[in-house]
Amino acid sequence: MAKPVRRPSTRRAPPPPAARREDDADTERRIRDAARRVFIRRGTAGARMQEIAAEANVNQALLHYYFRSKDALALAVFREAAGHLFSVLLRVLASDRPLEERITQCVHHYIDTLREHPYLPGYVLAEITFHPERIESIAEVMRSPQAPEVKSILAQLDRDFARRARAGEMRPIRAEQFIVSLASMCVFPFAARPMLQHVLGIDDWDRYLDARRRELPGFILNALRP
Amino acid sequence: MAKPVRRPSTRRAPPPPAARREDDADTERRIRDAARRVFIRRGTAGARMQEIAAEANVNQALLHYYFRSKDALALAVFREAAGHLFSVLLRVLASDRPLEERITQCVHHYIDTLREHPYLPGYVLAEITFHPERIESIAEVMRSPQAPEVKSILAQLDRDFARRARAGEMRPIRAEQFIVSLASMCVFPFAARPMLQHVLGIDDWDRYLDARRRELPGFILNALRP
DNA sequence: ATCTGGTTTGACTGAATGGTTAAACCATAC
DNA sequence: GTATGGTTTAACCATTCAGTCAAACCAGAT
Repeated sequence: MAKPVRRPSTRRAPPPPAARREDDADTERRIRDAARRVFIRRGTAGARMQEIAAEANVNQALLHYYFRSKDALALAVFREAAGHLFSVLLRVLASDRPLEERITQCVHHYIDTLREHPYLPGYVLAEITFHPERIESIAEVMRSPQAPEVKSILAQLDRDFARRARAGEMRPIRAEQFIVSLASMCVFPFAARPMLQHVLGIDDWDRYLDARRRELPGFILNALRP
Repeated sequence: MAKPVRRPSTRRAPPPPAARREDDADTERRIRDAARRVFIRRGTAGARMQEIAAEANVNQALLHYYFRSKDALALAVFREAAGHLFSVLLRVLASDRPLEERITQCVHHYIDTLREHPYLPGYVLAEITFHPERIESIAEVMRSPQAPEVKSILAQLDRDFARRARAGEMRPIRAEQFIVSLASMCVFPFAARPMLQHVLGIDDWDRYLDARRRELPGFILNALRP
């Protein structure tokens, strides 16, 4: 009836500082990393606890010792991944550089980061689609990076846009529309890569990304002209 | 050793025309439709044959009778879905209307179609990410809608762009970059919807889509100005 | 009425999967 | 050394799942 009490309620009270260290913290990290790789490769539902254990070089029971269940492990990995994906956008957009520079930086940061984690977008989008309830739990992750709260960034950007539009320097546009377009053009190509390559016949993906990185900022800035 | 021969090699030779009809063709379609709904809801790996059978109101063994295996069923569903997602783009882009109109139509068609199938993008992107090998098999689907072969549309568009760029009517851009941007801005928001709504605080998604449908064409056309 | 052959089903199976447990392990504290 | 308590493991378990099979079903042909 009552919860399966096995472990200290929250999970593993911090043992005498001398006790853990290296080995222990290392194990948890190793499991996390292995889980991230496997979840990204197979998807949450397609991943097998055994495969994660093998990839982390530990016994399968250890996964349940550190994380309660597959679902809990999946959630932990998702939070990290989703946070990672969004922090890029927010950190750059919140800076105090001129708009043109922020946009260019945003594109560059996204393409550079995603080049190193090309399957991240596909994984996160799949997770969003099949487990939207997980999103509730990333509020904290969203607040942690020094970014001053999404809402305020958005409002600031909206004011910026409105002011410049009134001054005739810019085409009027809502921040919520612009940000989505910006993120779309940076992130989507990574998630859809195999299909785009196949259908559009893009043989050299690296060159394609180079070109995109070079030309996308100009394209976007041009779209904002009055 | 040899293949499990159970059924007529390819699958069910067309029985005497009188025999099938309605009931039979209907069953296959019913299974397909149920499978599509379940796969889109749970993802390929997360879907259970039993759930599909229940949703189609048939015995689970029938799924294996009509489609050999879960994998084969998943492939059939994916082909349909991916074809559906791409035919929108190609059919409109291949028309002989002026460029401005084609782009506007593209945005409208995409948003209107995806509004009716909001989870399609998430499903297809997940499938692409975790089963890229499935893409090989959609070549035929891609050719069938009267669209005159993707390659030629792309080439045509590239010539168009180049000509107008030389005439100073347009900013030079490669078709392969433009099409990806266009598709990104239309499709991505649907795949990322729950996250976008949550992070950007978009409460009324319908209104948001209305605004996007209205403003995106202008945004894109503006980006193409010289 | 009976036969025929595709269709549909209930019952079953073997393998895989997430999760559990009790014992072994091992660094530190005494 | 020995006791302590967190960590790690091998073995195990109950369940779920894709896939199979033989029998039942049922329309049309004879």
